[in-house]
Amino acid sequence: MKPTVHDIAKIAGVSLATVDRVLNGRPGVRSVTRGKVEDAITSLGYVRDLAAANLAKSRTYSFVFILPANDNSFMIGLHEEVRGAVARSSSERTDIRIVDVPPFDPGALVTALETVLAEKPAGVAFVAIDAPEVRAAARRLSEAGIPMVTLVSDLPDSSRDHYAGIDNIAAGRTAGSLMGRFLSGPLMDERGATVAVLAGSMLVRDHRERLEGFSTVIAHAYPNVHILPVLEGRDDPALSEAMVSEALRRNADIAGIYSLGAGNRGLIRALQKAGAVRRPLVIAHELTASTRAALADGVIDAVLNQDAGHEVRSAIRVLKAKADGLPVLAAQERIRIDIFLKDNLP
Amino acid sequence: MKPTVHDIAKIAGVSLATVDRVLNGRPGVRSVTRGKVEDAITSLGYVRDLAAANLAKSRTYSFVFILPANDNSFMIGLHEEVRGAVARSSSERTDIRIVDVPPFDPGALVTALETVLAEKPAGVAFVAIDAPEVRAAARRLSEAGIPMVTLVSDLPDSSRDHYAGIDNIAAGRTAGSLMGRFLSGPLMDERGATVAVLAGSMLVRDHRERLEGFSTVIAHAYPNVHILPVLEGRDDPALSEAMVSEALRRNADIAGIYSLGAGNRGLIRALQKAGAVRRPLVIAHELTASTRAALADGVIDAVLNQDAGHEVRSAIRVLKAKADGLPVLAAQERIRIDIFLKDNLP
DNA sequence: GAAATCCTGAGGTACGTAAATCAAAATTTG
DNA sequence: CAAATTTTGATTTACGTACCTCAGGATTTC
Repeated sequence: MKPTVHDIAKIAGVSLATVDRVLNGRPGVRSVTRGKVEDAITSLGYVRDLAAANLAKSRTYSFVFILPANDNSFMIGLHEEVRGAVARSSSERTDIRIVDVPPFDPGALVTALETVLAEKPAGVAFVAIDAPEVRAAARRLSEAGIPMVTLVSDLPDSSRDHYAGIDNIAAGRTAGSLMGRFLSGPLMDERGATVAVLAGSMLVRDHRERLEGFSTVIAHAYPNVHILPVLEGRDDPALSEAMVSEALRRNADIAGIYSLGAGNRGLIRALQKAGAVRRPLVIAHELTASTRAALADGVIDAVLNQDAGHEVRSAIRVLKAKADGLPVLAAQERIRIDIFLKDNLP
Repeated sequence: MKPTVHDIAKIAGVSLATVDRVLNGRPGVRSVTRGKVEDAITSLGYVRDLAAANLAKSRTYSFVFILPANDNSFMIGLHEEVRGAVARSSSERTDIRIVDVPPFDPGALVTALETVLAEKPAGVAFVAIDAPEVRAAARRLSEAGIPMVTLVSDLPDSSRDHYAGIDNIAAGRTAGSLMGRFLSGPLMDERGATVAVLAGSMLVRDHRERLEGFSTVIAHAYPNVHILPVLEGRDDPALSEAMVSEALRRNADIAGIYSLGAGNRGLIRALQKAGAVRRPLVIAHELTASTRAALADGVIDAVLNQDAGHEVRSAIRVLKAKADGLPVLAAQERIRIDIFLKDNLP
């Protein structure tokens, strides 16, 4: 039988009230008495029954998710997953609120964080923008004792408690490795191959990191693959399409394209317009309706994906654990880089 | 505020006892009254507070995991993960027991299932062997109302409630696709390429399915890749090593090896002995200490992996949900095929 | 040594549900 | 219509913890 507070009281020879005072750090206990109680706790191996405690407190974890109001499929999917969590929240003793902020806007994010700080929620998850003022705002939240998880995009070396997202350098390396291997052979002659990279913006950390990983692997392992200057399509379909079309026109020898941002709709349109004759090898990020279709059709060769649902659920689990001062199961919370070929589409 | 049983009683104009009778399907309620209560329940959108209910019942979910006493790294890892779950079980209101059975032995598995049936646990997870007698035993458990999850290896078209494992046909297809793509080029001349397949046993369903997926993709998409007759190493290091060494000796032109079973230690030794001159492209299953090292060293090119920890945790979540008659979040419980290159090793 | 402060015990209520008892009311049966 | 039966209400206890009050004992302070 699991030990309860009553057992502690009996063993320590004190009253229930005193046990309660010790357990919940309330004042009014002499250190000798506190010692007796603590000994009883450890000797019994007592662990507080969280479910009962939460019931008694009639506690609900109030979490805030700050999400950029981006209109690409991935962010829309992320929103959806958070809304799904909101729907399930009543049965999970959570009360999740979504705060939308304009994308790529550090100032707006800081304002949102400040507003959230005033409400003192039980935890905050946000898609970070790597800027000093954001870091400072995060520190203020941390000092206020509010657990904090970065989502999708990290804020390294900051006061955040956890990052629920993929390792973007590893993702870039993986893309580079796949690109190098897939290109070696039919698409590459003795002079090497040319690869184009389509990004959203080099101001965003994840994009920078992916490019960094990609370039490193290509430079070291596939030296005869040549990377063209990065196309920054700002994750905008029309702009991305124009840039890719233009690049394909100007460089007849493009053998591969790495799309590391969210501009895939434009990319796919450009590729379709270019026709079947010019079929470069394409590696993209994020499995959405359009990339999935393109993968099935053979327009895209591989998709690296992060599962937004997993990220959201992981963020919630971690925030709960942090709010309760519990340890986090690292292996469970590591967000993996999914590699999809058309053969393992779920 | 979330509605409680008291609210239902008030709205329906009945007593708490009657609400309890309706909620828990106890007898002694006229259908008119039952109707009033049910109306109140739906109109209030009442959902039973599981935590409170479990507290009141002082309920613990008793689960049994039946695992083969196999000595390969994957099964050892699986055992470890279940033991980890056992360690956490007290705080999760679960009481997990592990039953070891001899591997590849349908009779022993059936006996174990029968024994478990007698104890009437709240749920059972087991690594299935695809045999009629196992199917029959599973049916008896199902008829006794015991939730059942197959782990790692499935028992399709049976009475099991859920399968916590990967789609092995898709895994085989993915391996085939990677093999075909990686081979096309430097390792393949106009006459095509030869590929060897190392399996544990063709009697095991997962191995059959992986081979099926692999062969299908190779046949359709890479017709000039030729697959040698399957080597059945029975997941035994020494035997696997001997078979691979022998195959490499006899077929000087082996360009690729697909290891779809658990005989990787032997495979790696054979490859190391063959030396750096003969470096076939190698794709293996399950990320273990040895495959991880081989991947880092470039002896293995890609590893397909199923995360045992995820499988165990998923099985427990599903068993809990089934025991409570709750729906399962399919997206959360889908076990994914991880693809590891040396660039995305965790 | 009295007054003030600090510690501790005893007891209760609450959280939302389960489960039981017993009496009263309603309904059916003969 | 009375007796037997079924249905319902009222009330209680329990699960394990949190949190509150109040009284009285133990210490400290002046």
